[in-house]
Amino acid sequence: MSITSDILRGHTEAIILSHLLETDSYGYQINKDIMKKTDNRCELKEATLYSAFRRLEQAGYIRTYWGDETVGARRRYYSITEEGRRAYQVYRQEWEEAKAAIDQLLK
Amino acid sequence: MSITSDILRGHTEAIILSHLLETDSYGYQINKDIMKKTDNRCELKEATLYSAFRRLEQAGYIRTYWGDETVGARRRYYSITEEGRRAYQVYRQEWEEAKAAIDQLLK
DNA sequence: CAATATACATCGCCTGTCAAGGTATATTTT
DNA sequence: AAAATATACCTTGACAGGCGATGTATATTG
Repeated sequence: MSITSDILRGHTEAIILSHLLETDSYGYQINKDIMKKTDNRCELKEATLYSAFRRLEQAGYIRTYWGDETVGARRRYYSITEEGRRAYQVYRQEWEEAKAAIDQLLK
Repeated sequence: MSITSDILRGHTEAIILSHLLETDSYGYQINKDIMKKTDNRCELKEATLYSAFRRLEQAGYIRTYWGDETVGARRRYYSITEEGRRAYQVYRQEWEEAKAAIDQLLK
């Protein structure tokens, strides 16, 4: 069973930031990695992913640059900023609290 | 810090069903109880709550009846159905899976 | 007697998701 | 060589859930 978008909603940005904490990456790859990490249970649809990138960039949480691929399709890489790292910590904290609260409510 | 509605989204119906598993209740009370259970960290706004009630009723997960208050404002009570109990179990299962997946992604 | 609490309900906006569509390059299959 | 698939990017418009604002009515409290 895969996780509904309504449940994932609100975590999209944190998920992306978390991934960029490890290494710079690009859309297609991030998408694949997220699916792999969760045995295909989580999938961020492309449109969702790209609109999240826009928001994150607008917020100053990520920066973007074009890769220097000589073969294959061009890649737009994303890298997390200092502000992004701080924002991630807040997301993490929020997740811990939300988890506890929902656990409490669904007991 | 209170939990954002985007994180709560997708759990609203499960939270309500969970509450009705304990006892029949009415909107205002359910709202208060949810806040109390989570030290005011989760609040379902009235409009959110009532629209969730509509969906749950439509889905056949809850039934509704008017209380027989002789004093005070009238109360519309909600009670969970057998189908609702089954739906709740599915929500619970989904929550466990989502929790694991998000934990994995935010590691 | 004004304010606050209890209790229900609706309207319309906002925001994140995503189906559908598009572009371009490289590889694999038929 | 042509078709199919995979890699990689992006946009548009519709949809659904949350919720601010607003309205109704009754009871209590200062």
